[in-house]
Amino acid sequence: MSSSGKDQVQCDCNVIHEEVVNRVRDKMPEEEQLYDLAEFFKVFGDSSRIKIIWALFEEEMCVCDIAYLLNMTQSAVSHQLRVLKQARLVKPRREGKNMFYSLDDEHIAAIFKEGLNHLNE
Amino acid sequence: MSSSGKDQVQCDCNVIHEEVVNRVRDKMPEEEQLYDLAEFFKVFGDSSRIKIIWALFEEEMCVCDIAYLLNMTQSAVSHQLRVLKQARLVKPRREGKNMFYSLDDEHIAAIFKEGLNHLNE
DNA sequence: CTAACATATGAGCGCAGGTTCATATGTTCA
DNA sequence: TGAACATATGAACCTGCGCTCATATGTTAG
Repeated sequence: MSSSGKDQVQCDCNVIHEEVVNRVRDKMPEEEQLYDLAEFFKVFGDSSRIKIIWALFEEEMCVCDIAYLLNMTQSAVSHQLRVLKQARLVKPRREGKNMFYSLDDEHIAAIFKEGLNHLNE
Repeated sequence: MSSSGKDQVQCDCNVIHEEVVNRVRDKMPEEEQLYDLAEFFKVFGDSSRIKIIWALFEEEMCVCDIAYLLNMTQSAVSHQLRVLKQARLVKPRREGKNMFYSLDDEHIAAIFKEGLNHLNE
């Protein structure tokens, strides 16, 4: 939080490789941005959310249909949709008593594709 | 595990939207593949690992230099490198007493780029 | 071989997060 | 307005996981 790691030496390498470390440090993005990036990917790190997203790839669905499709509780689906909504990945649309959710991001497909490419190598 | 969710109706929507649900179900990938995808993204869902990966974008580094750069314990770095190695994202190279790690995947940059694009919208 | 260094690994701790349960909020219809 | 339906939400429980600590493994120099 306060320190950038420059103040403590753990072994002799740090002295030997000081130039390398400093060069890398200068090119690192802001701490906050890397944290946000991790938070973003954390959303994809749960199979329930992955399934919900994949279902919405096809078309928008209401909460209880998602629950029915994925064999989940309505409450669990609603909780996960909340997470996805906060990450600005899905958006809701009310139609009578139902809430229909659809994808709200064009990067997801590209990210999933790269992920699958990695897994299928 | 056994059920596909087809055997339980949670509300009237399921009957009304049965065609939609069935169509989406047919297009969903294997359960296992979606699980693996979540496991893969879970690796990116930690800021320590994100930082390590980003550092290795620049050039290969040895364990204690990474620890020094990121202000982490050698043990913590080693544990995280193990996770990254098991996900086939980094590969080790021994040079004397040091282990140098480098990125072992060409998809990471694309995935990070899309993630940042999403965050900066 | 031994000492010093660099890294890996297992056990244990503490916290974050996903699910369930109960209940609140919101909507439609009679 | 009240009842039934659809969704949202808060609390509690429990598991997973990232860290620390101690120690094992591996490498080099003398």
